[in-house]
Amino acid sequence: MRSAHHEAERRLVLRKAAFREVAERGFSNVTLEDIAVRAGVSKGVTLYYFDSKDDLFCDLFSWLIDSIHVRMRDAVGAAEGPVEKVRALVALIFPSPSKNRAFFRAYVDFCGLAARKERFRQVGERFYAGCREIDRGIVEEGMRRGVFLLRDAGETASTLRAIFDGLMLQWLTEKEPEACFDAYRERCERELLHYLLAPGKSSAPEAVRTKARRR
Amino acid sequence: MRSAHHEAERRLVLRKAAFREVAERGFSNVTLEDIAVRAGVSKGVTLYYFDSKDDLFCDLFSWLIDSIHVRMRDAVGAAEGPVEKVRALVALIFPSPSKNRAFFRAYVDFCGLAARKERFRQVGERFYAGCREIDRGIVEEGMRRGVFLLRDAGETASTLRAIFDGLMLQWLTEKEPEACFDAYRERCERELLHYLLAPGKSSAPEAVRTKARRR
DNA sequence: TGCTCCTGACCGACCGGTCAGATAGTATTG
DNA sequence: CAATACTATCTGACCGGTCGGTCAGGAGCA
Repeated sequence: MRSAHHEAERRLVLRKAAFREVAERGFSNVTLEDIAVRAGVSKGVTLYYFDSKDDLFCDLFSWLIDSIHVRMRDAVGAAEGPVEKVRALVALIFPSPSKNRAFFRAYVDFCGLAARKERFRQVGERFYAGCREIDRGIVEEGMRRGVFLLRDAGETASTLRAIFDGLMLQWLTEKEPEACFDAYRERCERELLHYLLAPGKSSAPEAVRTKARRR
Repeated sequence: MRSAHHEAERRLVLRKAAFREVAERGFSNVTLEDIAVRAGVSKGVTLYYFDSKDDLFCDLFSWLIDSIHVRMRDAVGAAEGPVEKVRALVALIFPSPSKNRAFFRAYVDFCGLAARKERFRQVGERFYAGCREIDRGIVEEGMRRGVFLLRDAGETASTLRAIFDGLMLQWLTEKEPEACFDAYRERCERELLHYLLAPGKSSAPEAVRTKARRR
């Protein structure tokens, strides 16, 4: 089946083009033509492989969350111990200013859609379900080992994710996001660990800063 | 000056109409005509009192954040002690499912604009600055009294706000937001206090649930 | 010849913004 | 008091431009 592979390829190219466009302009300001040009094809192709603009973007966001779920699982799986897993998550979610801006601009746009269109809402629900599962895994391990304070794991996972998202919203409105990117990442790590760690078990807050990665 | 008062009145009516429309449809899908109809005037009036659609919405968001700042300050000022102040904040931010949905839909839309247009970004910056100031006041009082764990107050305030926003994003993608609204509010209160309270000083986590208000 | 894939002109709908004029309230004049 | 002039406010038809979606046909291949 040559065509199936070709179709998958085509859709992928369109998704990537759509992602870059939506990150820059926002869903409503992106035209099918913008996407086509960015993908190096003609406008007609966009609606040859997708039923509508909504369809294309629904597919895009679906693909985006799947890929981020996979990357989170990989990063968490590769790290040893709950504290390191949290750090791995932070490192993954804060890769670089430009990638962050692109992703979270698209993300905010997506939230606006999810808050109003059932179809997008379902994708958002899946996103949070996946995150909660990953986050809960970390939280439960931390509790089991006595490193994290013992509490409702699902709720804790939810709050953990809220801190990520909430800090990102704040970062997006900073005057000079590039300048304070590292500060936000380190702060995020510090705050998450402060929130999670059982008192006394201090895995030395300073160690957090020491291990902070350069970019 | 009759006209000055009249103008202020008119602009207010338009703002309110715009708010209800943007909460339902989202910035890009609201037309000036929608706003005019909702306000009970003709389309021309919108651009008689505002220079452009962007101008109208910038004004709307400015007005919105000012009024929320005022209400937060009032609520916090009327409450006794840091824990009660946090609770007052939660009660204010979670008034009812319908108000929440309206406000946070508009809010998410606004974040999308703030992330892309300098003019809106500045309004967002002012919003967070005001929040941080209010939040820090509470945090510092809690620390001074030994109720909250001693840490960087600004950072703590920032995380506190992140938890609000992050949980709201999750709530917006819930299948049945009305059904879990109370659960989210109580959870928000519980998680905030867990995050803030110094260990041992337990203002009894159970007391939090006991005091939860019915709606 | 027939098929898949692709192109871009085209269509109809929509929308922000403009503007010529209607309307109504107030001041001025006789 | 009535007639007139002036002004602030309001109206909605209209314009120019845009965009999602359609489609007739072209290109390349079997």
